[in-house]
Amino acid sequence: MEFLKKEIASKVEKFGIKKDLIKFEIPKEEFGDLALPCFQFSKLLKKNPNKIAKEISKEIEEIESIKKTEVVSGYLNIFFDWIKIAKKFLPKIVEENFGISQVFKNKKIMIEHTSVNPNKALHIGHIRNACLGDSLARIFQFTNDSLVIANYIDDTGAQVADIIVGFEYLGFPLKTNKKFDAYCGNDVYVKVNKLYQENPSLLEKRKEVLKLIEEGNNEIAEFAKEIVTKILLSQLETLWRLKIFYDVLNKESDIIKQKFWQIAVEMLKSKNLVYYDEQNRLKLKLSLLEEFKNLENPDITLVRSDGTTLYVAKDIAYAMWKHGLIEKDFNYEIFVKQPNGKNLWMTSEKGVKDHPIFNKVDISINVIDKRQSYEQNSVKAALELISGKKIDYIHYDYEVVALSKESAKQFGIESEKEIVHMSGRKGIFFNVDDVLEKLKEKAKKEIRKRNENLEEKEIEEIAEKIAVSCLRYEMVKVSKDKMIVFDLEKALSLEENTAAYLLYSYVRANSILKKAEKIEKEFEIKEICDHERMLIKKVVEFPSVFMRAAKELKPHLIALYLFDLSKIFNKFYEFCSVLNEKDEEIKKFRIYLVYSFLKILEKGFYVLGLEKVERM
RNA sequence: GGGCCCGUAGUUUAAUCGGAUAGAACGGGAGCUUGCGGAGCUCCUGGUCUGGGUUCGAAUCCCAGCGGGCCCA
Repeated sequence: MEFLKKEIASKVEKFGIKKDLIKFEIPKEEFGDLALPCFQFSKLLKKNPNKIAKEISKEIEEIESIKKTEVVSGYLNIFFDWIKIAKKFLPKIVEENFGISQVFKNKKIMIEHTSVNPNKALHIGHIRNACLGDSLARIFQFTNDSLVIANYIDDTGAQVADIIVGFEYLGFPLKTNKKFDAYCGNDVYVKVNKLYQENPSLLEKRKEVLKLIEEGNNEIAEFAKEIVTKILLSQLETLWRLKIFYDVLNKESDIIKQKFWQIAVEMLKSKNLVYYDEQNRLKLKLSLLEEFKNLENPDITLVRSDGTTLYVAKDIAYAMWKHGLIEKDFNYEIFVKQPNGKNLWMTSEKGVKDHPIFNKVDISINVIDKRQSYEQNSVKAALELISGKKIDYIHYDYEVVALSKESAKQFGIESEKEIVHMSGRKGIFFNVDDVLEKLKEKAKKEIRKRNENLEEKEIEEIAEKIAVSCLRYEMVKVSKDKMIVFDLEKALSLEENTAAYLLYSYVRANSILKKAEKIEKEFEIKEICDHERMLIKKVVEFPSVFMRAAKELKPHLIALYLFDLSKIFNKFYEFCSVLNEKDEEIKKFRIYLVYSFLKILEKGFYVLGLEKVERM
């Protein structure tokens, strides 16, 4: 109800109160629809808050959509006229972009997420990253901001080398019945790591392979490229299943080939921002910055004494590319066409002439888990040192997903602690595909119970949608700063505060609308009940919740909103009959209310990547 | 040794960046169907880690401690 807030605020300003002092709250039901605490004003105007509230209330009551006001212990409580609001705003709220505007005006954003090593299948930890990143991406698609969605592929790392060692030297067959990423990650990678422990001399092999991959132009490098591509496609299959898509895949091998790091280090040297310490390590002078000054070891190592560069060094060079701080660009080619119809580009050695400009962004949102805060802070600081200005390099840090100790038992881990961290190397993780399949089986059972004459194919489709929606919802419904302790048993629940609950209310609403002869936006009603009022109130709240989620990068606010909204709808459904209502005007109104609920739910579903179903 | 994050019912969590009686879900207990789909609805149960400070007012901000997680050296 932003427009109403603005109107009220302008009336309050007449009293000589500055805009930023006027902060509204949404109070509890019985206190009204909007509240204005007047304590702050009392200092300014040297009057008691109640008196001020009284004076303001007289002004405000003249506004059309306001029914009445009350002054209670320093608060001005405002009650809206919900019938007027419903008539006026329900038809607007269903429009595509009502109340939605760009968040970063005239700025280009890059969101980078997922970034899983291409040597294994995605597990539930990776998917938190992808779901958060994709929800953010969808939010900015919805606001029509200028957006590039990237996924970073570390195709030259030790984890890839491990797989190659397995295939080349340890006799693992290339052929498998399993999904290729799962085969490589669950079988080859885990076993190779076990063999390293039994026979440490194998680590020499890995070193060799790693070197060959970095150098390129040899058989091993070519073979690695092939395997990486195969795994990548296999991973993308899972991501696409979850309706997660990208614009461009940036490969580490191309960062190396384009010599981004060499360019970056020259810049750093010329600006006198690096030095060699007594152990001959190249260090970045973060101590020049206020926020690093007082740390124990503020300067961060970029190159070890043996000449190998650290990850953070590559990250800095890569981030410089993102923000257009180095001139050079990658070459690109189209990797594959995605199921959403959009091309997925990929950095490459040669590339094609015509490609979109992916970099030179004003804001980069880098979805990377919290453990990397130190490096990410250093990257941001480095960018600011080099450019001499503030850079909107955002480390979108989120807490990891761990396993409950019960779930960890499946992997033979007996822990005294409540949580067990996942480990790709040790094989302690749940693959996303496996979890989805389990969810799907559960959903299928439930669907069969309720729909006797539904064809198996249809059941399959619906169950897939439920599984995908449930997983995505689980990953974004809690604040990113809280660790998710994953428990397989609990995750398979399909009851309240899961996506199934949201889908169910969608089905109910949809079913009403299918049976209604027509949906009209004109209606004449004299009164509404509490359930109707609460539903109107929640429905029209969508734009402000959405915009807040967008500005604060908090997709979980949308998840919570959708849950609340559905809950209110289910209550309305319980107490207010729509199709059986005798009064024609009330019936028309209720049908339209259900319709606007459905439209808002659809918007929310889109933004969180949840799939709607007609039956379940 | 230095730094970061988290701490809210038995469990998982919310709280519009300092506001009114801390809101949900799960679990536990009791109910609701001649009704648009019961994956639903109603009622009951129970909570801000501890101790100080800041102020009209603190889960929220500051200080100290405790517990959990992580990172750097």
